Amino acid sequence: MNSPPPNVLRLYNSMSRSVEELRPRTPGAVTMYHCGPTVYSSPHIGNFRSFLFADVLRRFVEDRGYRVTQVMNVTDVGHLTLDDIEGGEDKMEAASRKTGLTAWDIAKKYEAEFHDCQKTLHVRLPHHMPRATDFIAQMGSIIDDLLRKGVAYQVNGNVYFEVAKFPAYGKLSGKVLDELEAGARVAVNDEKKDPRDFALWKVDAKHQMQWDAPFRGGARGFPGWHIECSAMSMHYLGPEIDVHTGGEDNMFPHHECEIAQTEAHTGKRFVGLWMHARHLLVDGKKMSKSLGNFFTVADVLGKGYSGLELRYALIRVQYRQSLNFTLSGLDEARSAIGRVQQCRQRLVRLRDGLERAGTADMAAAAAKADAAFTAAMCDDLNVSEALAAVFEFVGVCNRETPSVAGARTALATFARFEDVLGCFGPEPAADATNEAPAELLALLEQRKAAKRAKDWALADTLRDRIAAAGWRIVDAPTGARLEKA
RNA sequence: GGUCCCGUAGCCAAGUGGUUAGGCAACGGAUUGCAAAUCCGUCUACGGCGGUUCGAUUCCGCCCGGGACCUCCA
Repeated sequence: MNSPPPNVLRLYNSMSRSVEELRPRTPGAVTMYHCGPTVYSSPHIGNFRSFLFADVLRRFVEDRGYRVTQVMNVTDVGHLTLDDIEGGEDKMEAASRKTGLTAWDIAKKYEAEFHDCQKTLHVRLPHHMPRATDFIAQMGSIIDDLLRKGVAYQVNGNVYFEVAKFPAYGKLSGKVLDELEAGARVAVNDEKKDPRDFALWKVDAKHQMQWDAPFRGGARGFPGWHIECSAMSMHYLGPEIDVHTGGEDNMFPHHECEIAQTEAHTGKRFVGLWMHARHLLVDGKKMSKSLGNFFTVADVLGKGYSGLELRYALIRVQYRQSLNFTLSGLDEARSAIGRVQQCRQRLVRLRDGLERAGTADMAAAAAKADAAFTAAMCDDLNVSEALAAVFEFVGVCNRETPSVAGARTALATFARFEDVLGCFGPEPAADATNEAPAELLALLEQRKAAKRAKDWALADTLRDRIAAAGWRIVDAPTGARLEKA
């Protein structure tokens, strides 16, 4: 058995069910579309497992030298709930009813919250983040075309895609039409020719969000769930894109429907590589409000953890493995990040002449760490193994006394790891002492005096007071300095 | 019922037909006035039962346990 080359990016394609080399349609450039948030509630950590996976993918593809164009939609039209089929309301409408805000206000509010979370979690923003409601016209022209081609039909103003006209339906998810339990979880809809036909356009007078039909011969209503992604993807990236990602639950029916309507419309292969993130578990169970293990991003921040720590905890396991999220996992993340940053800070001190440099040029160790990191990430984004390479390098750096140039080399290596994973933070300052509040600096001086006088009790008291303020004293051979704890 | 994934040391989590992750925690030592940080060392595992093999945690079968999807869901 020959192993694949270590520096070729290989990703798991849900469509072929195998790991494939990334081969963009245009050499040197990669187009990516990500199914984004539905903005009717606060984003939770499960959502961000998926979005952070997309972010790490984008960062590593860029690291490999590709020019990436990334699109992530914002679904601000409500999705139908189960009982919607029988005349209930969708999620956006339900949120509206509960809060007294309009559906539009709800969407705006949670979209803003989503963007805040992206920032907090150090996400490199996608190039385009279009809203579904801004693409009604584009959805309309696709619906128009599908009606004209006879693969969609209209009943009482509702437009359905006729799945039977698209034989490849089910290929992505592996669902064989006959095996699907018709009506198992959805009330049978007599309008549909086939239970699996899905809505492209819906008519419901009770719905707050309404548009005049953007296609010929239609009635006032709102778009179905799937059509927005086809419209926005096509608008920004063309009829054929390289990579499309989403959570595992999107595979069926959402992506299956996207493929059907898009390919029926364009006659071309929609997506080269389908990628799906596994859902995370919380304390070993599926996250759900009824189990009390449901965390929004804000919940985690409210417990005193940083966005960086949450990011680390959410990306440290490869996207295709189920990740078990726990609060102690966040503590581990904090310690692990600290270990890396501590190491980087010493390197900065060596580089900047604040500590006596040694002779190690670090070149071989850095090259080895770089190669191991690259190989791990190329292997379908094996972040766990990539992190192992990072920490192995930390150990080497701590053991050696690098030269000034060696420190520079090592820092460049860490900068690259940070560029790809984004979970360690920026390069630390050599000495944060001067950034500390004046009163802490005064305490530090007092402690120095106490130590000179060998008044250990006073010295320890002062150290405790500084610690209580969130800083810690580092007694280095060159003198004491302050660091943020 | 159908389709699929997983079970690795105290915890999290890679990986492999025979040498060997990594992180966190714990313990011992070096260092330190005492700490913190750092270094050295200790703890060395692959759910169970069979099979294939010179050799299996790694391949095959069965069983047990956990989880996911089957039109709300990242």
